[in-house]
Amino acid sequence: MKRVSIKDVAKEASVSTATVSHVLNGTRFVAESTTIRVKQAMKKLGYTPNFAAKTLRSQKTSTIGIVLPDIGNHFFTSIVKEIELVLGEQQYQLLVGNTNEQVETERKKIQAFISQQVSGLIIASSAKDYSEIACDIPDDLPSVFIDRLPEETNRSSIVVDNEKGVQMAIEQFIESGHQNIGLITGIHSLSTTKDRIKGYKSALAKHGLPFSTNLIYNGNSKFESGYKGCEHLLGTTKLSALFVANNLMSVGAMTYLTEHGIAVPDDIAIIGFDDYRWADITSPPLTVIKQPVEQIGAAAATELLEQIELGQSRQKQYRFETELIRRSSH
Amino acid sequence: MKRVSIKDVAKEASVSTATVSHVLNGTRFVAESTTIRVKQAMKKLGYTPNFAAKTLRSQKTSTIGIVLPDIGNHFFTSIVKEIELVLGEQQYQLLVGNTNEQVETERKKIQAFISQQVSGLIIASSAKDYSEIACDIPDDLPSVFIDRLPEETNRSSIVVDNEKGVQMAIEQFIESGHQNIGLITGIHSLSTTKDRIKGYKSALAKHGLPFSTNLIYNGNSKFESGYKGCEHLLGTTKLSALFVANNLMSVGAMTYLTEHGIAVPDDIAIIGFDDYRWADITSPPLTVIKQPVEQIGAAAATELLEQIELGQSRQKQYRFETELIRRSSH
DNA sequence: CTGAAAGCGCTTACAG
DNA sequence: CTGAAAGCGCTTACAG
Repeated sequence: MKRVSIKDVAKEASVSTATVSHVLNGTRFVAESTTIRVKQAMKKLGYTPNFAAKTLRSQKTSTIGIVLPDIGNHFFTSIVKEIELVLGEQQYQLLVGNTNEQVETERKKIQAFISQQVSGLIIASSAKDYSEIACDIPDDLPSVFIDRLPEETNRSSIVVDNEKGVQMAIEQFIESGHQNIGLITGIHSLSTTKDRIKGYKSALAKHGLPFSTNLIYNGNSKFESGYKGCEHLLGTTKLSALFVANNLMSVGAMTYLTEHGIAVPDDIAIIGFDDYRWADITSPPLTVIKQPVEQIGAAAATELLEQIELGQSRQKQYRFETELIRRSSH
Repeated sequence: MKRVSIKDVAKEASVSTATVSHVLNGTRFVAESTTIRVKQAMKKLGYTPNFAAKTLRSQKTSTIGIVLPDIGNHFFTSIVKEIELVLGEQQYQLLVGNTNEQVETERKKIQAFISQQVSGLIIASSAKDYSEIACDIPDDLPSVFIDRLPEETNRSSIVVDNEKGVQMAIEQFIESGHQNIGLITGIHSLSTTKDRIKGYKSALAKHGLPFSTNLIYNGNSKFESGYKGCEHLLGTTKLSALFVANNLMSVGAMTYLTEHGIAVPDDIAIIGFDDYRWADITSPPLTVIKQPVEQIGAAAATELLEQIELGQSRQKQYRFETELIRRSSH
C-alpha cells in the first residue's frame, strides 16, 4: 500500500506540487477552478499530508511535548485535559511523557521530545535547580514550567500561591483552637514543598505558636507516604490537626485513620491539598485547599502558544490563588 | 541557532554521513577508532538526531497514538500510565488525544495521528460500529482497541469480561436478599454498556427475578448522570440496591445519597465499577467491581509491539477477568 | 571497513 | 495566477 503524496495529487489535478501545497495551506492565492480540481484530486486519491516531510522542510511542527512526574495523578491529568482542549483547537498534537519524579528520566524525555522537533515544551519538573535540565532545552525553544519551579529557571511559569494556600489552612486550624498541627510534605527539593512549608511556618509564627520539626513528616507525594506519615506523626507527637500537602498523600493519611478507627475531625482534624469530586463523599467529606487546575492548564497552553507566535522563549510568571473548600474534616 | 546535522558531525569526524548514520543506529560494522571519533564529534557539537528526517526517509516512526474518550477519567489514565511504561522502555513516544466521547473528534484525532506517521494506534473508541472509523485507519496499521469494542472490529482488542463482572455484583445483591436492584449504565451504544446490561439481566434471570426497564437509568459515564440517575431511580422506583456501571457515575450517585442523608447500605446498597485508592475512605467504603488496569495497559502495549514487529495489524482478542472487592457499601 | 549519491514528501524563494 | 527546482536531514542500496 503506497501512500499517496502531493506529487500524485499534482499529477491527477494537472498542476504543480507548489500549487497543491498552497491550496493545502492557504499560503497564496489559487484560482477557484484550480482549487476545486486539486481538492477533488485529494479526495479521489485519499490524500493525507505527511507531517514528517512538512516538519523537515519547514522546521516547524505542530506537536508539543508535555512532561509530567505522574500521569496517574489526577491533578496533572486535569491540567493536561485543559491543555489538550486549548492546543487541540489549534491543531497541535500532544506528546506525553511520564518521569516518575526522576530527573534522569525527565532529561531523557526532554531530549526525546527535542529530537521529535516539538515546537514547545510544558514541564512539571522534578529538578531542584534549572541547571540540571538546562542543557537539554535549546535557549529559544518555547517552554513553560507548571506547578513546580526549579531554582534559577529563566522560563515562563504557571504556579499557585502555595505559601498563602497552606497558611489559610493552618490558620483555619488555629482559629478552631488547634495548637499541635502536623504537616506531611511532598518531595523536599521541589518549590511547591518549600513554599508549603513556608506557609505552615508563617501561619504558626503569626499566631505565636512554636515550630517544631517533629511535627513535619517528609513524604514523597505518593499514597504510601501519606499513610506512613500519618502513622509516624500520630505515634511520636500529640497532634490534633494535620495538613497533608498533596492529594494522593491525603488519601493515604485518611486511609490510615479509617483503618485505625481514628475519628475525623474529633480525634484529629484534617485538611488536604487539591480538590476532587470524591472529596464530597469521604468519611467525613474532606476540607481542602483547591488549586485552579483549569486556569493552570489554560494559562500554560496560552502562554506556550504566545511564545510560539513570538518564535522564542521568554520569562513570564503567572501565579494563581488557591481556595479553601470547607467541608467536614476540620 | 542552527541545528547541527549529521553532515556537520561527518565533517568534524572526517567520515561520510553514511558512517555517522551507522554508528548512530548500529546498522553496520564500523571500526572502533572511527566509532570513537564520530562519538566525540557528536558530543562536541551537541548533536541530536532529527526524527522528522529519520521518519521521512525510513517510513518508520517511534511514536504511537492513543485516543481516549476522557483524559480526566482515572481509569483511562491508569491504563496510559502502564502503556507509557512498556512503550517508553522501547523508546516509543506517546501521542495522546482526547475525544470527549465524540466519534467526530475521534476520527479527527485518528487522522491527525496518521498524518504524524504513527507506527501504531491504541483506541478506546466511542464508535458503535467499526465502519464509522474504518476508513481513517489504514488496513495494515498496527492497532489495538481497548476497553470498548465497536461492532465488526477486525482488529485486536483488550477487554474485560463485563458481563460476568456485573453478574457477580448483582448476585451479591441477590444473595443479600435484595429484590429491587437498580442499574445506572453508561452510553448505550458502547459494547461495555451492552455487556454490563447483559450481566445485569442474566443475574436476575438466573435467580428468577423480574426484569424491568424502569430500574435502569441510561447515563453517559459522567459524574452528573450518576447523580441524576440516582435521583431519578429513587424517585420512581423502590429499589433497595443500585449498581453503578462506571467510576465517575459511582461518585455522582454516592454524592447524591450523601447530600440527601440516605444511608448506605441500610437504605440502599451500592456497588460501583472500577477500583481506586479513595474507595477505602468513602462513607461507607465502596464495594466495587475492579478491572485489572495494569494488565489491560500492558497487554495493549505488548500486542501493539508485536504487530509492529510483524509489520501489520491482526485480530487477536484478549479478555481479562474482573474482581469483586467487598467493602461496606453493599 | 567505508563512501558517493539518490530520494523520502514536503515548502518556498525565484521567476514569469 | 502558476511552475521549476532546491533543499530540509536523514537512510540505504550500490560499489569498492
